[in-house]
Amino acid sequence: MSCKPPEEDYTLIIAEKPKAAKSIAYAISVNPSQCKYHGVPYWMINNNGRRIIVAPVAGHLFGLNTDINDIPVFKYYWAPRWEVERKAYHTKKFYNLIKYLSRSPSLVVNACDYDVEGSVIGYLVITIIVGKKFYKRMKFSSLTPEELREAFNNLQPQDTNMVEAGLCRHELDWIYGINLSRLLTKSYRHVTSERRILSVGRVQTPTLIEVINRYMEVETFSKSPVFGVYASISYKGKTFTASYIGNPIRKYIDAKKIKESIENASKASIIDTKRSYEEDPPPPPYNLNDLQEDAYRLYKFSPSYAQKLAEDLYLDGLISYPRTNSQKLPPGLNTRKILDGLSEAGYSGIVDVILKENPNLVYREGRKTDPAHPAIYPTGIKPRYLRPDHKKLYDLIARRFLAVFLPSSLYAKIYIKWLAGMPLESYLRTLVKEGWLIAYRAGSVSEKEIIEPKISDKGDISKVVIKTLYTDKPTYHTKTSILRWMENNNIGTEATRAEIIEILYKRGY
DNA sequence: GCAAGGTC
Repeated sequence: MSCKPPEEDYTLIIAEKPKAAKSIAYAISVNPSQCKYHGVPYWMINNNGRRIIVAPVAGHLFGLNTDINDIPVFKYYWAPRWEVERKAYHTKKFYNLIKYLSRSPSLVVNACDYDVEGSVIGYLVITIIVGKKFYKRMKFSSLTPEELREAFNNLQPQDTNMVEAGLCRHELDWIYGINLSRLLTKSYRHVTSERRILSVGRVQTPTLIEVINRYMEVETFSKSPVFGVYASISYKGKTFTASYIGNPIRKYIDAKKIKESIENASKASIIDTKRSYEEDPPPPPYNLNDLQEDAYRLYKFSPSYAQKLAEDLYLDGLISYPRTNSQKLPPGLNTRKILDGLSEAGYSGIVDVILKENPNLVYREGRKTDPAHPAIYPTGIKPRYLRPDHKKLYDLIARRFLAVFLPSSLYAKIYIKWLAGMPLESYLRTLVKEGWLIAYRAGSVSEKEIIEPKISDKGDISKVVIKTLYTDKPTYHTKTSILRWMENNNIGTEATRAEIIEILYKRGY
């Protein structure tokens, strides 16, 4: 089939990104032809004589712009981003592709993600570049062939309300942000004679306020000490830390009396003991936030750096789309094929255990969802060469994916109540079955040998100490804790949070 | 250049 767009009478489907365009093309046709225009792929389909073109954009091709340099500014217009934004030159080839394919479609379909931003992205492209006022909307929430086919066979009317909501969001954020940023920058310069860009925005400013509030809390925190008495007790060749049952103690003098009374007892006898078991199910598949948290905790990668690494892995085809809030794998995912791939990529030991213990490949999912994308998972393609940091992140994603197929880990919890002049207690948590921990460990686990204490057995008291405890001091925010706060408070979106935190740093606040 | 939001 020729890659040249027909002269007339064809359907033009606009997708939000190349990957989505490809999925749509393959869902509605068994043999779409892939074409290229200045490096950008698009797909031509002949459906019983009906010609269809599926073409991608790359997110927003248009942005709000103004020619006024002063404040206030209320005159603005939509401009192609490649013309006005230095960092957006790559959008030009997508702009030109749509222009090239817009000769005379008889039907235009907005097949961007079915959310407010997708509605705006498609609306601007169709009304400005294609030059059509009327179009249809494809409604789908995942890129599975069945759902895309269903969506294509049931095209929805124009999504006017979502478009209006989106345009309104863009304009309000712009008017508020640009005007107040300019005002603040000007005022600062007026007062200090210093040229420095300051900014204000719907997302960044509340976030900054939270950071400052926390800072003030930490700085003005006054500690009030309380005391705890602890004894080291040896029993069956092990040393237990036992805590006085009445901890914390308000007065030092009382703590001292309790300490002496324990020291005067020659032995500690066991007066009660309990054992219980606790199952710990595997963690859910990664969403971006959970991945950023682990990457920070384990490798001290900042959220934006971890996101960049993940985006590189995605572009290399090694992992699924990372900008997601979902903790659910896509239905119909070929998990067996991915596990086989991971087996080739150095995880064969873990994969073998999974295939043996869980042949039906039942997996755990989390609660969080995302309308546009599933959780992050490895594609099963074997990485050729990865730089050290990319490798670390890939390893995390691969292991977390493997973990969801493994059984819960099991802990024995042992409680011992001692009497040594005063009542004391010890808690022990011991790993007895590794389960998913063979694949993925994001923290340390105690693997002490399990013991069986007996009532009226005695232990030797080796050391008694008084520790000064303080009521919990709040801690300063870190990039990760700000990110978590933003997510919990529904501020910003998956794709932009890390970047907005970087803006706060860049401004030097 | 200043926002927030998509995606390469």
